[in-house]
Amino acid sequence: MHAYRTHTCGQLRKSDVGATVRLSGWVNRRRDHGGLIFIDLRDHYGITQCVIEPDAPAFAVVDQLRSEWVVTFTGKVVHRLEGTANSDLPTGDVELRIETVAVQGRAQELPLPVFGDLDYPEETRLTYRFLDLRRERLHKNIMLRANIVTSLRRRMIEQGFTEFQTPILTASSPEGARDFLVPSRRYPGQFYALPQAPQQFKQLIMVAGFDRYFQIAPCFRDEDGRADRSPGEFYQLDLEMSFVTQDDVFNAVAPVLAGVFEEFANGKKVTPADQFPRIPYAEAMLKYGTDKPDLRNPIEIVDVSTVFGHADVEFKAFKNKIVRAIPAPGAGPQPRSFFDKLNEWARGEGAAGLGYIQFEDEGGTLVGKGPIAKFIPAAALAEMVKIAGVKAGDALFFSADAKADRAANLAGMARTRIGRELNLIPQDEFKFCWIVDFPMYEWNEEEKKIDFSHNPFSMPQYDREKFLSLNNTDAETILGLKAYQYDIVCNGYELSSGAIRNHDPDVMLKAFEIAGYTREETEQKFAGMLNAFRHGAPPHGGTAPGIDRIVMLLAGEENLREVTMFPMTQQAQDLLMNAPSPANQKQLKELHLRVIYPEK
RNA sequence: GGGGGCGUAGCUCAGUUGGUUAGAGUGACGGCCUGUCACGCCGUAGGUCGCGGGUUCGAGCCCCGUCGCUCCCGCCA
Repeated sequence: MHAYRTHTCGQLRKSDVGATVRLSGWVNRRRDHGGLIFIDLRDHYGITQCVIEPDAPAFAVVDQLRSEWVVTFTGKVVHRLEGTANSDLPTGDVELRIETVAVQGRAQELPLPVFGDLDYPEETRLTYRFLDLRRERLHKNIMLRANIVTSLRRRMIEQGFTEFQTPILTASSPEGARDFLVPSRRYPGQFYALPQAPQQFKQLIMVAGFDRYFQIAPCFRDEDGRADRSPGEFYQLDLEMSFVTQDDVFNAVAPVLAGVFEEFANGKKVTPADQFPRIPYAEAMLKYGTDKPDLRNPIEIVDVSTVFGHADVEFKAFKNKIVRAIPAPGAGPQPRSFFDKLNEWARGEGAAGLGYIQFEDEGGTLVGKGPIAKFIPAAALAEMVKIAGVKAGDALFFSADAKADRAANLAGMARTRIGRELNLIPQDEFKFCWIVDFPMYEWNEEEKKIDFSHNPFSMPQYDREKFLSLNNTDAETILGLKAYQYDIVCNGYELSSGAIRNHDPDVMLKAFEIAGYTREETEQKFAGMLNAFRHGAPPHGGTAPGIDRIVMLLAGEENLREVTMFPMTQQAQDLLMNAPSPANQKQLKELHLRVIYPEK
């Protein structure tokens, strides 16, 4: 007989009755009846009830077992007594009658109970992650993650992609997030950088002629955490394809994502792969006030600036402003506090407030109510009703600002909030869309210069010769340029970002020049890539869905830590392994480093 | 870097207007119990109320500072 087990704890059935078996696992729970002890033994596969009576030789040892001790039981599988079967357990028809016991590992009193599904403080959960991972919720999530990754790999390989590894120690690249640096021992004062993404490598793989690449790629960015953004590191399904148009990338990626969602969504509705709406960036900003709209929310924002511009509309606060209206279907009868709360929230966000009109039916005509309704004559009101598509019983909120992006932004946040408050967001759906036609550049107000608004490696949607002859006095043209740059969004989360790449060295130099990099700087920073592009580069493009967020959505979690095996805190510390930690003098010396602590 | 929330027994929490010895459940320990599966019953131990300072006759509670976790803003090509 095997030293530890003949079966797992999820395996025994009626058909095993009579067999002598051996099980190993953790003591999930013990029920001591004095004359009779039940032990629920748990392993990765399940739970089996084990039982012992006082006259058994092993009784004295079993009597001492406590929660989370690791033990091996040997004994006979028996039917449970009439009426004592447990239909909640797959093994619930039988139990193991303990004949011998071996203690493999004792456990101290637990800082975090494994049994039960209460919530515990993050600090405890992270410090004792190995205990938390034993618990059902996390154990299940991590297995889900593994299965999703396996499915993604299979789907990619079936589509003719090949998985390649790329370096972890590489060079820092300009733009983007703060890098993690690794000091070089052999080259004093020089540093490797951990890749923010294998962006340049995957493009080089295309130049090298491998045609279709993918990788479950670790990415490192020294940025602060959020619920949907781990500090430090995360994983992407990184992919790149040669000789493709934007449509080819869409047709390759959508089935993988829709497929994996259908496979793991547990019956929730998923947008079919060939039906992801394509929403231009500008339209998304107008209708949803964000470039990552939650399409489950039926509310669509409209622009009503012109209505408030009419001479007979005397609401001064909205004059000469961009005014966006957010319809709130059915919100009309809500109590005053509903509107006050939203207004308060908007002020908290730095806005002047969130004006509103409630619509009521008065003898067959639609009339506006509320603090600002009296400033709007009937004709203007009717115009607004038509634009916004509201009816009696609805309300309309207003977000106004001199700057369009700020008005859009607040409207977007209000849309989300109103949708939630009014319960307009169905919970049993995954709604995908493509956001396309991102601007190539944006104006950096702080530094008064033109910046890349997204990935600097994207191909501009513009005639090559005209692009090369642009100069910085054409600011308006430049800021109006779109790129072959696209995102995949699902339920309000940005799942993926990608582009058709710029594989033309002259266009690339020009693109960086517009963003303020001299040709020399670009030549130096991207020597490898530019050099490669000068030796026969295929047109190529790709994208990189975030694995962590995909798993989070499919697990129904709202925090990445729930789907990450060993996460860091929001302050980027690993409480289990104690990272980061100081380097010793010898290490520092080898690396030619001296630490200068910040002044307090 | 900034703003909000939280911090009381191993764990989850309660704790009134500032008022005597800070409570409950659970876990731990001991006793009883032969069919439980959140077993039950009895008992015992367990507290730097995150930490430091202040106000007060008196602080878990009020004030100031600080630390930790978290959510958000900044940041995230």
